[in-house]
Amino acid sequence: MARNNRDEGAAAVEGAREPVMVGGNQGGQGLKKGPWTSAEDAILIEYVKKHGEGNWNSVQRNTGLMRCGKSCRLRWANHLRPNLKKGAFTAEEERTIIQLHAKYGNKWARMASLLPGRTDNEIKNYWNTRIKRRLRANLPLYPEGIRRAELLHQRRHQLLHHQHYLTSSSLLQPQQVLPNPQGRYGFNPSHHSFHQAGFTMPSINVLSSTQQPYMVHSDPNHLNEFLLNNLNGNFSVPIPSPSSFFDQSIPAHLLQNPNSLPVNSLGIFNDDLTSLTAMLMGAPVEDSGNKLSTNKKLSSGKNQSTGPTALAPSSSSPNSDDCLIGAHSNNSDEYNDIKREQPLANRNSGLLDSLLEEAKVLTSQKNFKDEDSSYTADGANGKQTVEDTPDEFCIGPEDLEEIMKMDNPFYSMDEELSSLLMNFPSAMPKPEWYLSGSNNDATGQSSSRAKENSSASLDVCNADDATPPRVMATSSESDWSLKASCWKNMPGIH
DNA sequence: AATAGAATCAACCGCTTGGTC
DNA sequence: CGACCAAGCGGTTGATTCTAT
Repeated sequence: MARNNRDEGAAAVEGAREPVMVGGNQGGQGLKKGPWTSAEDAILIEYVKKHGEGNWNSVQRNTGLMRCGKSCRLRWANHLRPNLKKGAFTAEEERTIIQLHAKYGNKWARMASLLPGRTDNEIKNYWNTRIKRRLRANLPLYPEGIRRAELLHQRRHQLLHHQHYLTSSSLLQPQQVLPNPQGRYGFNPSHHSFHQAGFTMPSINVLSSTQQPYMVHSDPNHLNEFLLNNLNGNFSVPIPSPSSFFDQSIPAHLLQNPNSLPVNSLGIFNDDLTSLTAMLMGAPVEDSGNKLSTNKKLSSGKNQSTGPTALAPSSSSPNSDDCLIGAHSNNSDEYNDIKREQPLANRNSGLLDSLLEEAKVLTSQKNFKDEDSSYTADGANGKQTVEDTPDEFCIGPEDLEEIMKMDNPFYSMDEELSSLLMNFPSAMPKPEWYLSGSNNDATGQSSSRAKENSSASLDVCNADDATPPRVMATSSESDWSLKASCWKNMPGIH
């Protein structure tokens, strides 16, 4: 491996790539740029062992190292700090990266915090290189199940936000939460500026099958309890804007007749929920090329040992993880045109941006009715006709189950807290140089920044006293179709 | 074996954020 | 409140290595 050679042979690097002295400092000496030598590494390591992380600009003053603080911090963070994992990403890590990217976009540092031993730079490089292949191969960024899972999570998140609005926001006037004749407690998005956001802030209607008023609590657990107790297929979450990014997966002709859609309120095709569940539980992901098929046999085919190859369109990669969003095979030319007109490269700037872009594109491409047309709510009398809206999809108990599946630390907990939990000490050996120092130094990195403290202290913990991060796949998930090698099987571009 | 292109990765750069005065 | 500074973050660059021809 190239990187190993480089790591092992700093001297060789020195010869191959001349360090550059740039600018000048107080002493008239320039700061060095370029690859680090092992001697410089030793100096920096020694410094950190003595003084802890942080205060990087003082490294040069105190050690004479001709490196700027930035460079020192980077070198330490990416190469010298203890418990860094070296080598290729495991299949589990790859999957985690994909999941996290679906969740956070290009938030490399955040992703790194959820991948113990990995650096943001590493993850960024990994993603950028692999993702290039996907884009060049005209394949979507995410395995289907992961994206769907993320959309599901986002929906749930939005739902919780709206519960918050319903209960605590002063923006919501009493008359705007009134039971409709069906006993629904409606929220009229037209009364709020953020309904313009369409897909980012979908409105919700909480329906109680018991026709009883129900005070929705903003607490996620309470919400889940509410969902379980009150949803008998009557939970309605209308999607206010047809430009919702979910619609990207919905052929236009089907949108005209939403009742025909095998879709639930989360914008997830019901059949997909099963496969999503299967995916989340570690089962191979069914080829998406058949997702929109009305042929139920195909949907049930996932229970057969039908490999992706059998189901995949001929142009698809034989790799199962190549069954991806956007690969819906469908007879709708209109639909296909839409897909063609959205080059994947345009969706790669970042998750939110890309979604916004998608929404814009879709809005302009589809000649939808006025997006507010489905809402004839009258805040004064509380009447709403959301049940008539074509954008209203109903969620059933089985869908609810999916939501509940999301109710784990990774998906529903406060992100910072879940981050901490997931980073709970993992198994990583300390380098000898680190252990050879004072016993407590390894964990006594007195970072001047609390943020650094939390991650650093977690980083150095031994595995013996902890469970692996939750995001890491269990062995039972090991047969999930995304293998480390799958990226490498991407067709090359010449 | 030679070579070109692709892949990989370390490092840098510019910008943003947060804290302090 | 604004200036300044330290640190962090994400994008980009360029050197090195790998791989296909």
